Amino acid sequence: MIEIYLLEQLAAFARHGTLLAAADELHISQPALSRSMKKLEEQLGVSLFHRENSKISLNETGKLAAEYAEKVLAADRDMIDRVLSFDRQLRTVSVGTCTPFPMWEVMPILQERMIGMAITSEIAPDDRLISGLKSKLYQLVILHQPPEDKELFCQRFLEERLYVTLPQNHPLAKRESLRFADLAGNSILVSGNIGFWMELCKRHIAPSHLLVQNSVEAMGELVEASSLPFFNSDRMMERGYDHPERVSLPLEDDDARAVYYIACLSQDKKRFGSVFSAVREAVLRKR
Amino acid sequence: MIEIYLLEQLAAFARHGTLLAAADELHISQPALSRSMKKLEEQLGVSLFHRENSKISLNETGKLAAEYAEKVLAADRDMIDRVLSFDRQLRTVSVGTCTPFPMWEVMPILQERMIGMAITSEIAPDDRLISGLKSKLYQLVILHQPPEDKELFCQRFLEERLYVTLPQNHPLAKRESLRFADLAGNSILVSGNIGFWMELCKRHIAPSHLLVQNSVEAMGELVEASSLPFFNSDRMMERGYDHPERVSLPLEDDDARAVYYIACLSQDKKRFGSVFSAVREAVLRKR
DNA sequence: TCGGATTACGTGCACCGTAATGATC
DNA sequence: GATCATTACGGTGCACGTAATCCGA
Repeated sequence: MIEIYLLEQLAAFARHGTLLAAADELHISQPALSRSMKKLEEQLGVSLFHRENSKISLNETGKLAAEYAEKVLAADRDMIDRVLSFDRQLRTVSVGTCTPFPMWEVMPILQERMIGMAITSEIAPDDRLISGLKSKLYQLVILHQPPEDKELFCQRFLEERLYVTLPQNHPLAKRESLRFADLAGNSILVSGNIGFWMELCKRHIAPSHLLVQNSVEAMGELVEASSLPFFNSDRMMERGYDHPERVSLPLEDDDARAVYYIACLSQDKKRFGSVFSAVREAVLRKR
Repeated sequence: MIEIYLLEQLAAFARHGTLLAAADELHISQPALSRSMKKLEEQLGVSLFHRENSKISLNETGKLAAEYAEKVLAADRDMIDRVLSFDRQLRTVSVGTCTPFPMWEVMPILQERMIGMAITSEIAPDDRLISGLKSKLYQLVILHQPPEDKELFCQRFLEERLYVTLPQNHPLAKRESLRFADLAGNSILVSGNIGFWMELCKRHIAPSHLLVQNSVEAMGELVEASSLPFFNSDRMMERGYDHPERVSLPLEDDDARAVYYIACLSQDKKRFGSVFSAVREAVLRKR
């Protein structure tokens, strides 16, 4: 069998056309490369080069060999990539969530209970979360509908309620609470990347009045600089996104209230047992 | 990059399940293999084995690695195969011929003019010969029809005429010559592997009367032991397949006479120049 | 006690770099 | 003389084998 380092050297020579340039790239001396190419020919038992005094170049066989050398090298690199990524997957908990807030609660729990594991999270719609769980793209998902699938283990998590934050002098600021319908005709700011909430907002607010801000900085500046109302939530406000100089009113519509569920594959229930019990405690603390 | 010898060792371990058995197959010692597997894990930076005292086995990552190792090894072997076979092709003149006789003339010419080259020959129908020439399966072909293709260089070669050899007491033995029609009702022997002649014989002789002998020995024995007529040719007889105690009569039908043509790709004309001139001389000598 | 893995240790080969040589422009 | 390949020579790392050790059936 031909060793990889010989094929790497052949491939480098094929790219550069001279032993000197290839040796330079490979960080070895020309003599070393010259010997390697001889060795390669010897091991294959065929001639790969035209040699005329101080000029060397690939012959037809050599060109073919270089072509196939690339394939072997690609296979070798592919093996390394696949093994490394598989191994990393084993050391990673991937969490899919329908909206960011529950992740804020889950992240510290995972960091504490899944020691040594990397944790990644991603926002996606509920259906993508469930299919991702089954295809093992995610090991845990946070939904806003309890799944009916028997292959999944599911546990109720926290609740969240949508608010609207308004300047104190806004016509609606005197109210106790609001409904989406009350907002008609008002432009209103909303953060991008809020998962399923975005779909909900789009259902209730006309597109021309819904000012989506994908950058957190832009959102912050607009809130400060303008007197526009913006969407908020009880959980956001808990986390410091309250604005004492403004008025925050809860939305009374049913679908402005979400209950979150955390789920895994039934086969992983044991693995995440301590996570689920920590989640239960967190729910009790919030009451 | 991971070297091939490490992947071979991993693959051998994956096949055998113990270091001892794998080391045995690889003709190395267990310690050497044990160290190699450690080295492999170290180079990849991941764990590939469950180790419990005097028991070692692949973990999930290891199984995946072994699977991909096989692919790399296959790519490596494939490279060697392709290069070797390409190289051998460069050192081989493949001749395709429509029937064996012309090859007898061409073979000594090629052996003399294409020094150091291996020579292979194969019998095939004219259309396959021409497509084989274009696909470089053959470098030279011998046809019995001059091709009209401009990409081919073609030169007239020898002629051959079909004969029938009969016992002296055969009813037809008194004739000066024959036509296929005269043979009606007679069983007649014919060698297999005579290329296009076989198609011709089948056109003129009823299947039940055409006794095809694929083995040269069987043909020889049947000729000796029976008084059956058999197909022969002027060129065969020149070569010692004459039977002095029997009568050989030429067939007068037009298609019992063949003119051979030798052809190559136009781009190869120079390469085979000396072969074509030797062929011209051979034709002149035969007149 | 045996099968099987690992550790310890010494050795030789194979690959490497430096220097010199050869060859062409 | 500059560029580039090859030959010569000496050094060293590393993969190997042998021997010893460890561990479980």
